[in-house]
Amino acid sequence: MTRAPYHHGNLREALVEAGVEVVRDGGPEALSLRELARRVGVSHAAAYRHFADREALVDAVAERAMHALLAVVHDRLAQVDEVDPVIRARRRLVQIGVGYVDFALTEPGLFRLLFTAYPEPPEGKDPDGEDPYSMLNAALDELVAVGYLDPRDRPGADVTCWSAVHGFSVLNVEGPLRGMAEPDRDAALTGLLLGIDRGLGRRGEWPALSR
Amino acid sequence: MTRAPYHHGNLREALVEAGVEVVRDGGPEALSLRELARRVGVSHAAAYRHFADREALVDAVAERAMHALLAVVHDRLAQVDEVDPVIRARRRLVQIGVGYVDFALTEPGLFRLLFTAYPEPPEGKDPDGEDPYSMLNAALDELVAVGYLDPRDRPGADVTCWSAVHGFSVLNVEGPLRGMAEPDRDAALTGLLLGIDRGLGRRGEWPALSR
DNA sequence: GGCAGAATGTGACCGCTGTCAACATCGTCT
DNA sequence: AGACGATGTTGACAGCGGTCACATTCTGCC
Repeated sequence: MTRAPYHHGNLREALVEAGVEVVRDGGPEALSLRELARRVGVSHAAAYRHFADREALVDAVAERAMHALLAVVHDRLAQVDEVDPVIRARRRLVQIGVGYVDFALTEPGLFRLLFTAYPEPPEGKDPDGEDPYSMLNAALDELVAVGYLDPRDRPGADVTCWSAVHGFSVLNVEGPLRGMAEPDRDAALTGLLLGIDRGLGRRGEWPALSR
Repeated sequence: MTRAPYHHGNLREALVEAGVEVVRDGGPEALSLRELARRVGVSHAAAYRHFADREALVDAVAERAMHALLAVVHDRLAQVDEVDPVIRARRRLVQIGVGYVDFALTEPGLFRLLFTAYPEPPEGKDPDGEDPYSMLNAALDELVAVGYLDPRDRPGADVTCWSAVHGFSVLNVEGPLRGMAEPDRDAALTGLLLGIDRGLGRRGEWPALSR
């Protein structure tokens, strides 16, 4: 029978996975080097063979969280089967927002970690070329291409959209709006997203989106 | 000559003030019970005569931060001297946003503390009747009263506005958008606020705000 | 096959933190 | 005067991140 070997074999990976688990229920503040080492069944100093410091470990876990967020947004985006190019582009933008908020609400711990990993923000640095911010920008470019968004309004539109959706998420996850009843929250989110959609369109030239 | 007396005399107050100072340059994570006791020149356990635990102290400091935010927003609001009722109402809404973001950028430590004081959010619970959220709601009601905002769009408008402005603040203070050049940031904020203004108005019935 | 050296894990230690309990001092009320 | 409650002190504890010297195991080279 094989007793616990001296060398773990895959410690780095195991630590990060444990980290994801811990952050999931407990949030970023529950992420302790020693706690993870304990879970993995290894001495706390062993972690330092794989991470320079706690921060590095947090970053690694944040990267996982980032990919999870990406997956959710990507999935929502793929569900848009509208054919009319204008409606399609608008729907895609809305779905990015829905996915983003959905991730924040269903994985509050991971979401909070994403924006707590302080020194270097994980957002928008994914070398795979695909990250939420790029997807947002692509969606906005598409809106310009199909003629819905005035090119003069294009600069800054990304920040506006991101701010609104991110703010909504934060306020609902860790802010004063948490504890909001789900129907109210859904209604508020719909209002927010349709408000953005309306705010982006050339003034009054387009019919409202039905949701 | 009076040597340091055994009893401080005003410890609670002194601790909170030191707390504000510490959070100002150092953020919420620099807020340590022992550090504050050291600053005030008192033993580390003395704080427990005035605060149940660290959390209580943080809440007290957060309350100060809340009042500071309030003051900034209030000030901005008072600067609107427009007479045309519609323009005035729209300008007032914009100024709430400007003040909110201004506070976040000039006092990032205090701002972050406000939304880090986890268990009980300080926002919207001020018994003085005046808090940023109430002011926002009043401004929106005014927009309805003057006929700019469709009453059917009123529900949810508060959350939308707050989300956008708060999200912008968070992304710029502790998120991926920090380090943005100031002119770009200003432009983005203007775009955001005018976008909100536009999104709220009955479709295409009103001319754009000049800023 | 065997051995040197690199990788990896351990245990002891440091200073920091929040928290608590026992004790000291002071102001105040009877 | 004396007692009592409020306030501050001292010393302890456990948990944290971080570093060190040391132990163990794996790997590549002869």
